[in-house]
Parts: sequence; C-alpha cells; structure tokens
Amino acid sequence: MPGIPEKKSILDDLAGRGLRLTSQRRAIVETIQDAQGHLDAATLLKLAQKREPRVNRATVYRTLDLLKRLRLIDELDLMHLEGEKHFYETRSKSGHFHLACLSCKKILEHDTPTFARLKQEVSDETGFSIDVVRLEVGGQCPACRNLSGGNSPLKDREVL
Amino acid sequence: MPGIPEKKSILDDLAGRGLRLTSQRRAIVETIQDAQGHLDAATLLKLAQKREPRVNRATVYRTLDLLKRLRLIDELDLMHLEGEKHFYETRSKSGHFHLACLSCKKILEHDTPTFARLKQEVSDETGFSIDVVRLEVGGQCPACRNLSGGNSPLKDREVL
DNA sequence: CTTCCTGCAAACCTTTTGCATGCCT
DNA sequence: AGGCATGCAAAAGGTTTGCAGGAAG
Repeated sequence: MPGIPEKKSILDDLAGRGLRLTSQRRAIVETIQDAQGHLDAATLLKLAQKREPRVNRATVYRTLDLLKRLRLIDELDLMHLEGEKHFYETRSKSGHFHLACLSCKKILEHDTPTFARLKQEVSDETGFSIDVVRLEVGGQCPACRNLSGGNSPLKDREVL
Repeated sequence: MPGIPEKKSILDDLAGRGLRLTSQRRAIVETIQDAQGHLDAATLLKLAQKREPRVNRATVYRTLDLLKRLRLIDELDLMHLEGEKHFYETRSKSGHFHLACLSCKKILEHDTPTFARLKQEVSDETGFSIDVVRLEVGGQCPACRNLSGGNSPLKDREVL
C-alpha cells in the first residue's frame, strides 16, 4: 500500500519544525529528492533553478547546511575524484556506500549486511552514539581492470 | 647493513624509485612518520620546518600528492570537523578507522575484524580492486553523551 | 514587529599551478 | 646536459558571511 508520501518527507520535517517552506527551499529539496544519484552544490543549483529560477547559490548552501544539521541529507566526498566539492543525497537512501573507480571516475553504490553489522559493532564497542557513517572505497572497477591488462591494475601503484 | 629500520620505509620506497631524498622531503616524511596521530597540511608544514627551516608550503603539498599517489599515506577528511582541510597518516597505520565526536571534536581510532571482512566482501561482491577505503564515523563519544544528559544526545537531532 | 529567509558580492581557506631557478647524477 | 625539485606568488575552486532588504506569522 503506497499510502505514505515518501517524497515529501523532508518538507514535512521542515514544516513540523516551524520552518518556512519557501518556493526556493521547495525547489532545492525536491531537486535533491528527485535526483537518483548524488548532487554537488553547483549541479543542485542549476537543477533547482529549473523549478524556481530565483534560487540563489547562497540559499542552496544555507539550505544544504540546514538539512545536514537536521540529518535529513548525507554529505559525501566521493574520494575527491572531482576536486573538493561535496555531494549530497537524501538520508533515506542511506545504508549503502560508494565505490569510486579511480580510472573511469564512475561511482557505484553498494551495500552488504556486514556494513550494518559493522555500524552496530562500532557503536557497541566504543559507546559512541553514531549519527553519520561515511564509507567510501576507491579502486578500480571490473571494466577498467580488464582494459588495463590483467596484471597491472594501476601502473606501478600509481594513479594518473 | 642488516635490519632495515621500519621508520625509514617511506624514504626507502622513494629511493627505490629513483626519487631524490632531499632534505625537505626527509623532513616532511619523517614528520609524518613520527606524528602519533594525523596531521593537516598546515601543521605538517610547521612541524617539518622545525627539522628543516627551508621547507616550503608548495613542497609540502607536492610531497603529499606524491605520497598519496604512491599509496604511502592515507588522506582523511575526519568529517570536516575543522573545515575542509585534509589530514594525513602513514599507510602502515592503516586498518583502523576514525570516530569523530561532533560535540568535543575529538578523534578516536578504532578497529574491528568486521572492518577487514567488509573490505573483503566488497571486493568479492563487486569485483573492484580496492586501493583505498575511507571509513569515518560521526557521533557523540561516551563522555559527551553523559555531559549532555542521558536523554538528548544531540539537541533536537542537531549539532551546533 | 519580530523572526526567519534571501540577494549580492566580497571574503575565506585550503590547495594547486606557472614559471623561473637550482640541484643532482 | 637532462630531469627532477623548489620558491614565490598568484590563481583556482568551493564554501561562507556581512549586511541590507523582504516576506511570513
């Protein structure tokens, strides 16, 4: 029974806190939610402006900061494959982690039950209350491994 | 000359590649190796200059880049607790991961066998050849949990 | 009227780079 | 000579912020 408006969860959350649902916030939030992957701030700005042309870059950053602090989105680095920019995705997509191919720069999502167990263990063993877990793997994807000849995955242990 | 000093492993590696062991590289590498924790570039510069005053910031960055590409050091973000700067540590210290307390900003190192298993699983399940794994946990350490009163780990799910 | 939100542009901060110079083999 | 390494300072690139103006409750 698909009765729950999953898609509006973030906006609902904001509303529940008495925060304003301005047209720009709507555009920004909906853009993040509709994106299948992860967005960087610049892309988010551009896409959000398609919904609401008045969206301003500062507002994007301020909204991202808000959503981050409320734990409604996750921030990713994706191994800095494209410079220092950050990427964002809804928290509901959480649970998985990202594999970055250092050769072709593609990002692959993955999950395995061991990841969940790891989190539980860490919490149990350290006494930490865990808010965010960021797991990122850098390597070479199967396709690139084949292309670069079976024996030298990365030329002399070096990339680039 | 029997017995290669573990401590010189990075320098040996560089030498083995025909790279020059200049006084500045020495200072930078030794600083990283002697540091008990993780260093950011600015701190590394300052410490390296105590050994060799001529060390230049650009050289620090270029050396870090070199060591990174050769997989001799790991680069960490530590949940961006202190801005966007990066931290570095020798690869030999690898195997553990970092827990960042979002309240007191302390960094705790941790390891658990499940972490190693996770890496193996990821490799097996995805076919990736893994070069780097970055696992970072953000949350609240036991001490801060107690201080902030047992029931509200983070005020309204928000930090700051 | 008070609080929250936004625009604009300048400021910030860390990291990177161009180019001339210096050093090692 | 021929590379590799360095210095300096400027540039880059992404993110943050001060302050004045605006909208919402």
